[in-house]
Amino acid sequence: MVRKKAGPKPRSGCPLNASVEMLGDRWSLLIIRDMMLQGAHTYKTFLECYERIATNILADRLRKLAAYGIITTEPDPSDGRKVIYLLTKKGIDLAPVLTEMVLWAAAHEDTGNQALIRQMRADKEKFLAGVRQRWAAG
Amino acid sequence: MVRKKAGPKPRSGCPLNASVEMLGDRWSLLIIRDMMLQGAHTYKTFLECYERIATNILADRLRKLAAYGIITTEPDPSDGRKVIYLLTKKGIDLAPVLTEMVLWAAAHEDTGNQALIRQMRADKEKFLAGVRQRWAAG
DNA sequence: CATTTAACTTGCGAAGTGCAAGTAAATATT
DNA sequence: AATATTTACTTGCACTTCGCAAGTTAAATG
Repeated sequence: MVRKKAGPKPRSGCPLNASVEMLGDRWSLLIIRDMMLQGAHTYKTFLECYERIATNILADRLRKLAAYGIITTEPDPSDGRKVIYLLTKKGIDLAPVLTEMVLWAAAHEDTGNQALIRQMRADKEKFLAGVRQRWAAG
Repeated sequence: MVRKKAGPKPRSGCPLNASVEMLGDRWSLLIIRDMMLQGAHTYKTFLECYERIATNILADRLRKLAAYGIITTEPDPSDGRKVIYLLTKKGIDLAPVLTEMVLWAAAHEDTGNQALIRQMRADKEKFLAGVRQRWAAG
């Protein structure tokens, strides 16, 4: 007896729907955060930064983020084993989203890195400019 | 043969980690969006608004959002069958996060409701004030 | 009193997640 | 040159969560 195949149906056009489709999971935003705040560029550094993401999940999320145009990959010219992951413009543009989420959590939960929080809160625009500049350089 | 129980480990203290724990799934932010933008208050309206969320998932997410203090529930005084769901202060404070996510998607994807997007972009603060005021009223 | 409505729960197959182990290719070491 | 190590993955499997259809319960409505 054949059952109808399960899976989410497209509901595009609704605001926020696209964002949640791309980022609405446990890891995607954390990977982007690592790139923005820790400057993580390689598979290995992603694994070390959170030390909890499973290798298969990380590979899957990196693939999906690349497919969505949020990151790109290129081979490391100085080490043929390495792949370098970079934020695209679309990825860099997530900085305000990240910032608001971090500030929201900081206001309502116990979070670490109070120095960063203070900096973000004190001058949101300056913080965003820093991220953009750091990534414009490559 | 007993295997160690699977499941995510706590990694608190990392910025964004708490946010992703509470909101990093397919539905939580959409439910909050419905409350903010459509003024959804009841189980039934949530089901109608997206018409795709499964009833068990909706019940689960509403429970979790309440546990996180993002929403509260109260019985409808005029109809004993109904439960009214309301945003708490913590929930209302998610408005800037929602706004940035919506604007990000609008800038990089095809999304509907361009009127809303324009309003959000033109005067972010005014839009946020509107949400806050609408919910302050109850 | 029977029906409808609202807010769920239950059951089950399918999809996703986490962990441990393995693999292939490039680099480093001896 | 042979061996070991590093990097970026893949594979297999148990367990969990998800999506859908079909109940269930309590309150309102006719």
